[in-house]
Amino acid sequence: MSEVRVRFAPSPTGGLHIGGLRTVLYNYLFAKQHQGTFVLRIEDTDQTRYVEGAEEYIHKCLEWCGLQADESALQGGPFGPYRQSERKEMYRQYAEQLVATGHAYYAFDTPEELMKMREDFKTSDNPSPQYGLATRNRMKNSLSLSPEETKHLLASGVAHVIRIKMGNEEKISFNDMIRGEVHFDTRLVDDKVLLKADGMPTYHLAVVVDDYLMKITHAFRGEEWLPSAPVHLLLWKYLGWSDNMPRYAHLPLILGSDGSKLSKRHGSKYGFPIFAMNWTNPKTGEKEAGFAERGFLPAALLNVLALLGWNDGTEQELFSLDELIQKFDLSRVSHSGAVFDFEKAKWFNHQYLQMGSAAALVPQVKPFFEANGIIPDDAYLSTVIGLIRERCHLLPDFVDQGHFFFVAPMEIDRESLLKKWKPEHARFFEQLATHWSTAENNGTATELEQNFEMMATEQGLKKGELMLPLRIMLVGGKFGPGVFDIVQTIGTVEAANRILATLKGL
RNA sequence: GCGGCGUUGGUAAACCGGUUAAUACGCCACCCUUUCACGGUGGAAUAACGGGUUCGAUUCCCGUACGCCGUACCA
Repeated sequence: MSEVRVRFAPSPTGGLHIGGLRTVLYNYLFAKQHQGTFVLRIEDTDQTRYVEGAEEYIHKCLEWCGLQADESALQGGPFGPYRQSERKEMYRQYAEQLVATGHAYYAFDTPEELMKMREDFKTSDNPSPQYGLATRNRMKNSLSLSPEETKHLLASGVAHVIRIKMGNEEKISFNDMIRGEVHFDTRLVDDKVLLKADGMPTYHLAVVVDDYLMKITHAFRGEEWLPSAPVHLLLWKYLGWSDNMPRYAHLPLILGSDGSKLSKRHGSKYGFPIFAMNWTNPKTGEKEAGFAERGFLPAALLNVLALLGWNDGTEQELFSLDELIQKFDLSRVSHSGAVFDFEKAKWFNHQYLQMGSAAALVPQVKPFFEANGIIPDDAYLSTVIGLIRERCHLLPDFVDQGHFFFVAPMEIDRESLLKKWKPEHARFFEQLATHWSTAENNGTATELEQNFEMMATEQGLKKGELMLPLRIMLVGGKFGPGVFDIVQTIGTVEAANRILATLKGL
């Protein structure tokens, strides 16, 4: 029995979206469940698409949500390097080996010639002709050229690629861990480029070689890879590594509200973030919003993602990471794509905001106050959090719901106040303010409330008709926790000041 | 076009041949609360279509339709 080894293999071309994050999660859960190893491999074989900072960004995201890799370019490991660009020299020999065994060939076609071929062979019946069984003999490659010509071209250093020669085995199949048996007709698959003219491997070669060299036992990837699975299957076979081939699991896609695959580009079109963390494209300067900055707790986001495509068959919806590790089961992963529901995600975050102590939330909440120019005291913030957490869904909600605990409201809802206002209220509130302006009169919420009610009765007023005006004077509007909890928290002196200030402006 | 994969309320989904087809989010109403929330109760809302197989299909099989993904010297 061999050790379980899985890998997440992103290309550093942009932000990490929630589809990728979920792939990370499933990898992680599976690895931990089997006491295995989670490898992070950077697939940066396309030098033209390299984006500055993207790799660091990916690490930052994994760190934020606590899904650290066991082996990666950052921390190293026994199977490094973990960046494909640094493994460049390893790939050529395998490509050459495939040529030598007749499973691949050199192709000298220029990009222009390829374009011309696609143009020439294009028909309404076949809008995208392939470089493959039907066309390879009419192209410029070591199959159509004489050995001498090929040798000559190679010797003269003409740019060339190596392509896989798809076989005639017709049917090929494999057992996907999620979908079961999947069949392909190899004659319908094109001769994919394995080694590019710049000497870099394409994804197809690199993924197979590296999965082999890194002893990957289970390969999880998005469903968009299913159509190229036959190429990979054949590569494993042609390279003579069939016995070591990992088990594949093609994950269902996460869809946008329009039902199509989440695009790295149009993040903003959904009206909610699709990236784990804020991402700015260094080339274009375009900014994309992230879940972290939007105010999600990592545990909540992970929970959402875990359930998008998987459930344990019970009605349980809230799972800790440890529980997920224990209960995650690939055979219960659904086969169809799932639309991401931001409202439901907010609900999950709300649930997580209610868990644990208020004090534990302080480090999460504090930065959002600071961003609004409020530097809160930890202990005070903690009691505020306890008072308002149940009406918060996202972290910034704490500022909306709690700013008045720190600063007097800039504006008050006069309309609502006046609606409940009677001339005799003024005298009452003046008296109340005088009473409260002494710190000694502070007390618990219940004490304050009893006292308040007494004063009201003395003046022939009902407590009820005074509550809303008082609230509005203290917080500025019709929202917030119990009025006397607020008074107790901000103190009677501050409350008195706010009453007086409002009275003055009435 | 071809290939692959899908199709249970608006969304996520349970059920793996026999159910009044769960549940959660969202939505609506009511209760609680002289605020806003939380909570509680109730409600509207679903098996794409057509054939089989079967005593019996949402469940199994085959078509059709629709959707998505792929069809690059991108991953």
